[in-house]
Amino acid sequence: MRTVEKALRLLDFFSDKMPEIGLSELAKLSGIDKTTVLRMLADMAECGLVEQKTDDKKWRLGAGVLRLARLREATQPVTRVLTPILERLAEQTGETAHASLLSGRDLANIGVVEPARANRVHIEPGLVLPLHATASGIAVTAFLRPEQRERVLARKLAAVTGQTPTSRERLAELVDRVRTRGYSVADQTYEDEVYGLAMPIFGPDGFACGALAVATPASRVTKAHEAAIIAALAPAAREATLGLGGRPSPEHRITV
Amino acid sequence: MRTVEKALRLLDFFSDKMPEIGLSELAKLSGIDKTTVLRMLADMAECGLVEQKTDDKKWRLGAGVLRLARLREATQPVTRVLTPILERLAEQTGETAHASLLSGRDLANIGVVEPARANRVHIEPGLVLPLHATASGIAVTAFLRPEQRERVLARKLAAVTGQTPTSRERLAELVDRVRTRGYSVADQTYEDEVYGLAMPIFGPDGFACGALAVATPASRVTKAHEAAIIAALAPAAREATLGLGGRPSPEHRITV
DNA sequence: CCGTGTCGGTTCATTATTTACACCGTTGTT
DNA sequence: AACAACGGTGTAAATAATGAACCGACACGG
Repeated sequence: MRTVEKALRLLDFFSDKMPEIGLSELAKLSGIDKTTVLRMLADMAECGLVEQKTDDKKWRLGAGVLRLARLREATQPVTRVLTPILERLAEQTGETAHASLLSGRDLANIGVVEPARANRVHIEPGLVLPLHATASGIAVTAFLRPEQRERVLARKLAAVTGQTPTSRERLAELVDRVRTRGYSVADQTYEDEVYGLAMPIFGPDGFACGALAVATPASRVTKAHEAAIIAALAPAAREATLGLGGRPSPEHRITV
Repeated sequence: MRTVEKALRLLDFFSDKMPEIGLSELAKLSGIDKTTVLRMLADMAECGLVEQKTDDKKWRLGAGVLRLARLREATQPVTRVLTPILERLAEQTGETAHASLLSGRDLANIGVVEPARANRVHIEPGLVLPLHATASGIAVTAFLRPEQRERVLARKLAAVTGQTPTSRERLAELVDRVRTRGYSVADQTYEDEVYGLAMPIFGPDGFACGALAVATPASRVTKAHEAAIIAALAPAAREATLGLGGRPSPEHRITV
């Protein structure tokens, strides 16, 4: 279909686990012909988005992404604003805190701070979080513009774990609950044994543009621990919204 | 010509000075038809590379670039390695220090540290530096693989200032001088009143993959100041090379 | 030493995608 | 009220993307 999007989707195959990919490998992964993949990679390399190692000819993300990120940070310092908030959140809760922003049709993880304890949740940097399968995603969906929310509900929902909501009804139910409670709970919907709590970050238009989340091992969850996390999350999310120049939604009220 | 490259080139119109661009404006800037630009932006937005503001419909870089940058830093921590080196360099020389990496056909500025004095050179974050018109660029060109170097020399060279080398002969002369001296000098070749000194950073293959540079107001340049900067630059560049997992080139010797 | 598989990369005819023109509705200005 | 500029949409023509076959290089195994 659209060539540009197909090319850019290739970038999503690079991950923490697989930072370098060979031509044939990427062609197999994406299901696109080798020739096409090569042309796309060459084009993206020309612009610095990817680069090819000289020794084994494998491809990886290029220096251009660093430049673009710096450029965005220069006028929109989200990482700088979010990092101290995440650090405080991780310290207060003793759990892994992370932030993500709407990016295309999904959520892009753009900051993680892990607490100083042995048993903690690890979150891969630069992960893409599906809107329907994570606490952050559902928190964002709940406070999207109605027509956008509708579009998310209408998607076909892939099951990530056994707990992932896959029907429109189930997801709508979760979203509704978040709208009344003000925070989102994901019990092993994205990864087994991981329990997530999240709250939306609002943009200047009063709709969600991202989320702040705390992830804990499911075994450690108690009523009290959850309440403590929510209590820490609420001011942190508010601070994040204001720090990014957003406007809190009047519809967002936390009820425990 | 190639659609993907054309689309990605649109990203280069975003800068520190112009972080948000409207559709028609971008069409005018790029010389591409409105329809096409819109489709390309939509495709890139789908992947998170750009996003559209809801209020004035202008476009800007998206959260996806932050994700990609994080991903690259996770496996290749160049910013983390380079920042302390730049800070030391800026302090030692009292001048603006910056680092850039090969990115496509040009050099991408990925780190700047300005000294704590009033009269200093300001360098825009995320700037793209032409290989032929900057100290960094010529330093890199001088220690590229011979065939790549040849390709750079064969380009048509745009004049940025009155001092920019525009003929192949002039550029080759500058490059040769850098190969014997080990460092590069750019006297107002990119910006008036700015004097640049640079040294290459080497990749694992022993060829240049970037540069470390110090920029000073031309009015402040003296023999002694220049010597002091070179003396600070040499160990810094070596440290950068090693810190990034590179191998210093045996052909790189500094002669003052 | 010769098959065999895989790799990155190239060629070229076919096809489907991109493209540009005109047009629409809205907004803000004169 | 007329006008211009903006973001965005349809459609027909043309250009650019596509994928099968192919090439040389390399590694492995008999």
